[in-house]
Amino acid sequence: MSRQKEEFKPVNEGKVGIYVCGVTPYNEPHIGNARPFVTWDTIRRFFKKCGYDVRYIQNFTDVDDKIIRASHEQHVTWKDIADKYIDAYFKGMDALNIRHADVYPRVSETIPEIQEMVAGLIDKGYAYELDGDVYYSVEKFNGYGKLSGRSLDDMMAGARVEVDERKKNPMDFALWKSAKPGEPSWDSPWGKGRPGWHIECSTMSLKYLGKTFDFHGGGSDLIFPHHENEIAQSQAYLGDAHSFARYWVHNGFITIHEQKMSKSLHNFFTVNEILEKYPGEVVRFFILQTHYRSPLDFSDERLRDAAAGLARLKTANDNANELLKNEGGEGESAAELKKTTHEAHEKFYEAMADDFNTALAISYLFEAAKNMNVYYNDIVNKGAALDRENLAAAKADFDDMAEIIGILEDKAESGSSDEDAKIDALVNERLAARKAKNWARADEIRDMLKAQGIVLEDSASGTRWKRA
RNA sequence: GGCGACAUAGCCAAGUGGUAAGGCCGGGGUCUGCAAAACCCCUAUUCCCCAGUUCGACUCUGGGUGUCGCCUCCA
Repeated sequence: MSRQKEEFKPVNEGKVGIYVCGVTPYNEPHIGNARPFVTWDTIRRFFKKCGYDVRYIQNFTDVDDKIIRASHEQHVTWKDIADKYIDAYFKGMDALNIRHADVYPRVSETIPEIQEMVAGLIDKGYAYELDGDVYYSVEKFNGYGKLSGRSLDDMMAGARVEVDERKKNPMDFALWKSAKPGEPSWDSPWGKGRPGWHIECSTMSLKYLGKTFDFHGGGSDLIFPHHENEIAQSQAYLGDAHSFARYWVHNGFITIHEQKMSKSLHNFFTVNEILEKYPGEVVRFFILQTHYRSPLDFSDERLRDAAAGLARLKTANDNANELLKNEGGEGESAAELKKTTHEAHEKFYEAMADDFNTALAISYLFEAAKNMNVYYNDIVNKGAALDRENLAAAKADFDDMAEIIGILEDKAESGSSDEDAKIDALVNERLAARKAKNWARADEIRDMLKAQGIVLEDSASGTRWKRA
């Protein structure tokens, strides 16, 4: 609220309440929409690791002009549209390894509470009715503009919106809209109608998180007017200037050629489109390599760069897992590895604690990966016995960091075991050929597998393969 | 027009009043039958420009330039 970084003090000791503005499901989510959800999923994982009891709420605005328009165009109900794109939302977000919220409230399921709040605002004199519409009177709320750093006078000076002359102030916004034919509507004290855009978040956060909660998030484009209006509604309704969200986290935009990706500019890639070309893990990693507040320019080239970096982390992960399959013994000590990895782990947590600096945090993941690789080479090349206990400790720290970033989680490998068996057979045949120094045959097999997207890696302890 | 953010190597990107993390790409090397992977070394005397504050600024202040965003639906 101060528009600066602040130290975090939870409303309730040991607990964190988070409300993030979700999507309006009227078409496919694009990668820019997904950024806040990746960010918040990571923040949420971090708080959990720090021992907080996290409650995460994310709404679906399923009653909205754009949904209604889409339903008319496609000759289906508004509910069909909402359900369809909520499914699309989950499909994309699941691929990005985003854990589900504790509750996904929908506007259509929160109508009574919304009406209660609207009525309360009228009672308190903050809102007025006009022919079945209800407007919020911004002049009545003297903190208006605090979040976005602008005053009503500034806004008046710069106003370039057509004004509904009936409103008391041009900036007044709708809490309740009277129904037009063919629109979803609910009975209310002001006649048939539906909620305005901002009221649902005020109502839902109150319903699921209480009067005051810790974090509120969303894209920067929601700061004004959406979040400004939420504050006005909630604080006026509760009669408490300290209620509602304590800390605000707003994501920078994802851009294309330095231009904001947006549905109205039609310069977007949907999440599901991108997932056809890159694994969700890569997309997630790409997003987290930049601080959440900074703009992030999207391009194939940058996604490829991210993929290359992630591949190195993956190799380190695989290397360590491979070693850990073996028995321990008297050998190359991993005490130093355990120590440096633990230090990296601590710095990782410090970085996350300082405004969720995932970009800095990831650098420590690379540091840990490098150290594990050095140890791996020592063991594999020298054939020394393994200090399993210390390696396992280092790997546990590494895994902990990777889990917060949300990458390298073991998933069932794609590809049938049948196919795997064939590959194994070829690899073994090649191994025999190499023993016999039949390099021609060995290389032939390697090339053949490469054509199938299988990459071989030889080491002193054998050959392993992976899908490129 | 009003309000605001940002400007760091070939690309991406952290960062601090005391002398520039990390990633990608590129070059050289170690290992390897050759590869691949991994590791090692090299790659910004410098952080948009100009003034100022300071023992000292990329980091603070003022001015300029540029880019982007919000003010209308938008994550």
